[in-house]
Formats: sequence, C-alpha cells, structure tokens
Amino acid sequence: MTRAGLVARVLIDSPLPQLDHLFDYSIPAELADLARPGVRVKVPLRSAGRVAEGYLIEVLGTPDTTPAAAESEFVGALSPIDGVVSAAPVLTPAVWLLARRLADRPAGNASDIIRLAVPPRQVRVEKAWLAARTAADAGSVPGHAATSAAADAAAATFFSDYPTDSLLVPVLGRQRLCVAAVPDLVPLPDGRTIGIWAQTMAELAVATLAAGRSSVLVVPDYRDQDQVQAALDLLAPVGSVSRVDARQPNPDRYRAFLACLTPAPRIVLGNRSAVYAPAHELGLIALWDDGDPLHSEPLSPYVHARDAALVRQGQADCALVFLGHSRTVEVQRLVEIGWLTEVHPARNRHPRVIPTDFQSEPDQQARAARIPTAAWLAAKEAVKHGPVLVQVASPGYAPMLACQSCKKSARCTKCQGPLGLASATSTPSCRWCGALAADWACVHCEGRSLRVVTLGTGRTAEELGRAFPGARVIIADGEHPLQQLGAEPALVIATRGAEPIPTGGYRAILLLDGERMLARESLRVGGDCLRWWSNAAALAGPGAPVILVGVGGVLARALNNWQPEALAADELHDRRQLRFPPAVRVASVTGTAADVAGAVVDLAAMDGVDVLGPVTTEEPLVRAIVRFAYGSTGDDVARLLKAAIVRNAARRRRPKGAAFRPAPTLKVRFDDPELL
DNA sequence: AGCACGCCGACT
DNA sequence: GTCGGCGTGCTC
Repeated sequence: MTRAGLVARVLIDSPLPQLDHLFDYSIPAELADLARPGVRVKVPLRSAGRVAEGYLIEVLGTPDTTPAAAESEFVGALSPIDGVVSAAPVLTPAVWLLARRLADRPAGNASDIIRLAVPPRQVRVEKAWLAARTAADAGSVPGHAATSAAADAAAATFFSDYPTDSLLVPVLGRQRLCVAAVPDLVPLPDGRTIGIWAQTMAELAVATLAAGRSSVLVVPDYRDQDQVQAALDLLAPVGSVSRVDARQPNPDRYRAFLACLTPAPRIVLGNRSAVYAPAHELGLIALWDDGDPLHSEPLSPYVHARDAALVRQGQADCALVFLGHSRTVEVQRLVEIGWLTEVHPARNRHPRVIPTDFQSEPDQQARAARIPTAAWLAAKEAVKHGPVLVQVASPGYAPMLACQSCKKSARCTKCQGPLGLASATSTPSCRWCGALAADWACVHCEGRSLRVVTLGTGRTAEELGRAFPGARVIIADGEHPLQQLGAEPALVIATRGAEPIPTGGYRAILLLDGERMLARESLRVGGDCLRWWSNAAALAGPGAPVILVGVGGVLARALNNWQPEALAADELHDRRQLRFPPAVRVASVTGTAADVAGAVVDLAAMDGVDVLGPVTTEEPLVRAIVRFAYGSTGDDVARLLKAAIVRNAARRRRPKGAAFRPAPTLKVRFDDPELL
C-alpha cells in the first residue's frame, strides 16, 4: 500500500518459523540517516514494550518524496522501528539473498543461516571499525598496491602443475570446475612444507585478487587453513587476507568479519562458515576436500558448505572450484550432468600405491602387527632414511576389549559403554563414563578375563617400537596433535586425518586397519576410506611406497590407479538404480502420526515425488521419507513442508502444569544422514 | 515466545 | 447478565 515516509523491511532475528518473513515498519525522521540496508535494528513486536532485534533488509521510498510513495505489501498501520543498533551494515544484500535461498531449500529459517554468516556483535571492535571507515572516507583510500617481492618471485611458477588454459583462464572466466589436486608437497622458504593443493588455492585467489575480485577459500579444519595461510603469506599482498576461523576468539572473529565489509577485494580463508563471508565483488569460491564431514553444518537447517558454495556461485556469478585428492558422489553427479568441468594436472604423477593381501600372510610376527612381510620390509628399509607413516583407525591404546572366553565385546556394567585400555598397565575403563572395570565379569558367560581386539595408536606404537629397535616413534592423533615434522628418521603412528606433514614427504606409508575402516555400516564407507587413504598418500615423498594393507577390489584399484572418479562413478550408478541420494533428493519428516500425515498429504500427489512410510520410529513418533527430484520440484516440496512446520509450531501449546512449551513435534530434515 | 481475542461453563 | 477458563492465532 502507498503511504507517506520511509518504510523499513525487517527480518526478525528469531528461530520461530512463524516469524521467518519480512516485517514492515516506518522509519522515524531522526533515524532516516542511520537506517540503511544491512544494519541491525530494534523493532517492536506486537505489544508495546516488547522489542525484538532484527536486520534491516530493504528501505522503501526516498526521504525527499513527501508525501512519499512507499510501496508496502502490508495493509494496516506500521509501527516505527525502535532504533538502529549501529551503522555497521553487517548483512549485505548478497548475503541476505544467499541466506534466504539456503534456508528455503531445506524448509529452514533465514535467521538460522544468518547466525552462521554474521558473528555476534562486539561493540568495541565495531566502534573501532566504524571510526576507521569514516576516516578512510575522508582521506586516502588504502589499496593493496604493495605486492610483496615474494609474490613476484613465486609468480614465475604459477600454475606450473596445470595447463594455464585449463585452470587459470576458466577461473578468471568465472567457470565451475572440479579439480584433481596434485598429490605432492611443496617446501616453503620459511622451512615449512605444505600440500601443493594449498598452493594451488592460494595462487587462484591471488590471480583473482589481481583481477580486482575477492575470493572465498573454504577448507575443513585449522590444519588445512594453516597450509593455505602459509601459501598466502608468501603470495598474497600484505593485508589482503581475512581469516574466518571458528576457533578465533569472538573479537578477532568479528574484526575479520568487518574487514570483509570494506569495499575492496579480499581473500577470505576459513572453515565452512567462511562460505557466507560478505566478500566484496566475489570472483571465486574454492572448496578443498568436499567429502570431509567438517564441511557439513551440524546446526539446523544443516546446510553443507558444498551446497552453500553452489548456490552462492549461481547468485554471485563467480568461479567455483572443488579441489580434492578424491571424488565425492555429489561432485561426481555434478560432473556427469555437465555442471562442473573436470580439470586434471598436466602430468599424471601420483604416489606408488601397492595393495597387499593380508589374508595369506604366513609370517606370525607380521600378522600380529597387522603388517604383511612386503610392507614390513619396506618400512624397515625406509625408516633408515627418513620418516615413515603408519596410518591406523583409532586413537588411544586399546580402544576395544572383548571377553577372553566368549569373544563378545566387553561393556561397562554401569552404562553399557565399550571398555578399553588407556595404556599397557592401566585398569580397563569405560570409554563413555570413565568408570573403572577392575572387577569385570562377562555378562554372557562366566569369563573374567579380557583380551584386546582393536589396537589404537598407542599400542601400535609400542609394537612397532619393539619391532624396530632404535627408531624414534611419534604418535599423532586427536590427543597428540602434530602438524609439521622434520626429515629425520621416525616412525609416525597417526590416525586418519591427523598425519603430520614431513619435510620432503614420507619415505614409506603403511595404511593399516583398512578392513576395520571398511566395516563401518554406511553408504559412504568406500568413498570415505579412499579419501583418508589418498589424503595420506599425498604426503609421500618421491618414489616412496604407499602400502595399502588387507584391501583389494575396486577400492584398491582406484587408489592404485589414482582414479577416485572411477569409484565415485560406480557408486553414483548404484545410487541411481536404488533412487538414493544424491541421485535424488530426500527429506525425512518426523512427528506424531497426525502431524506427519498432515505434512505429507499434499506431497504424495505431486509429480516426481514419492512418499515412503510413515513407519513408527520411537513411540509415539513416526517418520516418513520424501524422495523428490532436483530443481523446482524440490522448491515445491520445501515450501509445502515449511507451511506444515509453521502450522505445527503455531499449534503447539504448553500443557497446564508444565513450565515450558513442548518442543515442536514435527521435524523436517533434508538430506538426513541417518537415512543412509 | 508472549500476548490478545474469543467462545463456553459457574458466578456475584 | 459477565467473569475468566484456555484453545487459537498473530506479531508489520
């Protein structure tokens, strides 16, 4: 409706699905200067005195059109906004559109995404930033003219691993790529060693920066961040990099966030939340190792960084690069439908992978240590000259025990948790509650003695230390983090993903416990294992043997040929046959029988949608599974489910005696990992 | 969430 | 008549 004055369209910062839309308010004349899109505002909600915080999304009308023609959909009297929290425009229009789209896709709330995208406000940091910004407006505008000399020197070797027209040119042309990383290491002048992949990401970002555009570099964890940071320290202009790290203290995090709002191209490096950074003139989104589970957001609406990157690429019209040593089925699907273009290094050099069959191992000592003779000899020779990596499945000493007589796994008498040994001499204890099991008795038989069934890093280190007397033994796992390593001889026992990077690479790599890693019951095991193994294999030095123990078949072949796409293609083919994701999209709908029935009633009749169930899960809850196609069908499914969520949330009431309103019974989850 | 509105049973 | 129980719906 047409009315006088300025109108503010505001998103209320609330997790309630009923409030997940824009509310219109009038802007009092005295706030007209401050009330710009993106600022945090305080607005009245319903009764006077109740104030909610929100984000100003849009201003309708102009101050000088009096009586103005401001278009507002809302018919009724508008309340005035209470105040503007600060002049910092923290929610840029681009990030708002991204949040809206990413929330709509899985029937979620925009404010849930914005909570990831906009860090908590830090008043002092913000004031300092605002002061610096007004100073910059008045005076000179600092750019990134001061390119370091190191960057010029490094420029000579830019992209030597890929044909320029297969990587650099498409990235500057804003194309979408799936890039096979070079499985090798590069020594830096400061003595550190990083994966070539990290240098590739840094080089692409620097080239994008030189073209006047920002980059967002998304990596799973801080160890990966450190590698890319090391490459950027060398290549990128001073002051052009913002690091958005979940481990940062809040003030640092907010400072880095605000730096992205400065209207100049930047390089933003961080974990999955970096994909939401408000980068100015975005030219590139690059994501490393999209199969790493750290890329998947554990908070509702559970948007995976890969999906966020895909949506943002479409909105920003920038380049998109998925880089990795392995290939997820999701990316394989995008390659097969032609959405991503595959890029391979110019030379196909890869680690020398030797699959070994373990079943026929005759050597008793080797068998006890889970190492076949060939691997044993390779390690023995290699450890004379430099570090040797032994990758195992579990941290700790002996994380799993069983009854000596009946072989059933030993459980805690208090909480049913698994029993393990913290060290060779310690009393067995529960890994969940910590209770000591000094006087343990088997519940299945009369047995009173335990035997070790799985070996962790600790026990493996002990055994290998005995087998290789004189060798330095180093443990690297969650409890003993270690990132960098020298070139001196050592046996490095590491859990998957925790392998330190040695100068010059490992002289040999033993991948143990393959059988156990594969025993996990999940649709993803094959891909996960190949990812763990190839990421470790990429740390091999020139010509070093990588020995895959006890695994054969397609997995061993894919690693041996260094062709992860072959496995991903097979897997995707199977999922198509089964109509499993990512061949189709899925959502689970959980709640009371009536709520679930009400939510899916309109879906079943839709084209390209089928509803499985509902079946009872935990009394009195039932779960239905909705399978549907990509594209507009998915949008329709999400819209209908969101409407059901809103209906359900409005209807939930607090029972008479209870202090709290019960949680909504209707839960909708898209791409539910539990379904696989 | 938190509050107003409204539609039925017991009350001064 | 009307006070107030709580089920229902809305918040610009």
